[in-house]
Amino acid sequence: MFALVDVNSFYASCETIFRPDLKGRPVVVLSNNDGCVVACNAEAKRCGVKMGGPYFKQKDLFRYHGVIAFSSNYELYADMSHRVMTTLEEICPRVEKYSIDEAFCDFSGVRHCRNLEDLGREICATLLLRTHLTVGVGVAQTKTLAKLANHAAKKWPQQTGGVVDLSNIEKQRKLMAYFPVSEVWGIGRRISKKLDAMGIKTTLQLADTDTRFIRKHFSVVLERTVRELRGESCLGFEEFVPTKQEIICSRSFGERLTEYEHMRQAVCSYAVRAAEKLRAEHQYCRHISVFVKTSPFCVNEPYYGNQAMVKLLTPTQDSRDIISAAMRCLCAIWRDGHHYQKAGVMLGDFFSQGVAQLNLFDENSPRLNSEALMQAMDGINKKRGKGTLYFAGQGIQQPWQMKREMLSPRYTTRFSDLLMVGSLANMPGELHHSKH
DNA sequence: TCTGGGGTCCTAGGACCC
DNA sequence: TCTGGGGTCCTAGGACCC
Repeated sequence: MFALVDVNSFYASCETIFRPDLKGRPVVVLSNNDGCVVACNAEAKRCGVKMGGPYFKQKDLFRYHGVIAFSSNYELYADMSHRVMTTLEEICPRVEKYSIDEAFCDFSGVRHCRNLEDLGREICATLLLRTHLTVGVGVAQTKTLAKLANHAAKKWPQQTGGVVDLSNIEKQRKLMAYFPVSEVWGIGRRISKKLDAMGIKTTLQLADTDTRFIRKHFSVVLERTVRELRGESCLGFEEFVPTKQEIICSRSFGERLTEYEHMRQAVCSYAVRAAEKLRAEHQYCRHISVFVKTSPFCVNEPYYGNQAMVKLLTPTQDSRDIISAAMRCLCAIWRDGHHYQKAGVMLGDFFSQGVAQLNLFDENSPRLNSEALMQAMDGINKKRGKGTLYFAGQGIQQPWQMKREMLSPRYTTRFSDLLMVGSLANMPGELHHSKH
């Protein structure tokens, strides 16, 4: 038995917790560069704010309804997420963090000692008390059904109190007959369209479709979804985070780039960040690739996007190797005359520490004391703050940096920002136990 | 003027092997 | 003139998730 716990409008809620003056007002959170709306509270949804829609297209609507917009404040959301997850771990023996605001809890065996719905309500109440966040809880025999139950809990918060136990088969079929296939976890735009054309419209119809038919016309992924909807668990509990297979660092620029020097700085910075993430995972990589692209929305200019990859003979974790490989890639794909909108660095083909085999023909023998140097760099940047020590290639002015014009203070993670808040009385009780 | 970032998994097709 | 069968590995692209 699985329970899916999901925070309601997570980013927007994180912002409003610390601003009691915003109670009852529509609030949204924007993506990087203040590009798209990525979260909105219930009030904002009622105003007709379009999730995922670009901010600039909705500015008039925002002005009309008095919608408050925030830039993404990832330090704050990560810290609040941590509080939610640790609270869940206190209540449930096994927790799988699925995303920043969601977790699967292992509810198997619970039914022998207590009511599933009661435990769900206890989770809601405890999280509200500790973090001032409201959550939805969905319980069922499989992850996909638990997701569906959670979906129902959010759709009817009044009637359900935010908790839906979907372990009963009749109840499952009733709910599945109501939801269209597009609402099912794992079914996106393309597949729901194709299913619709085949006459499979409700989730119940999908659950009753022959798996051989699904396998023939789709993939094993959808077959698993169908089986899960029938109560056959195909997606197991993943308590321990698997090691990453690739690392990406990419960003849109605050303004379009035309100068090679600026692009070099940006790509160099992304390479450095990607290398830091790689070392945090205790991995070495052999593939380094870079992509650049112009805006796909610009109608006056031809679109240009390209990608290049370098394969090292010997895996590395050294920022210097990764920067130099990234620069070689960039050199191969840069074309003068474009207005670049975005670039990124990708790392892949990972090896664990000590596993990597040196290559007989590699002319670049491993750098002396590379690990120690990287450790020292990471240590200084951790202790003194990000960017204390950086590579000259990253540039100093960094005119390509992204826009974050409506950023809230880092209420829970920065002492200087805490002082800016002024009144600590505004903070929910449990938050006083912040590490600072 | 202004359209996010970071991942995973699967499949098809090509290159190559014996 | 006739040109198999069975397999692996890699990559690009598509689909999905939050």
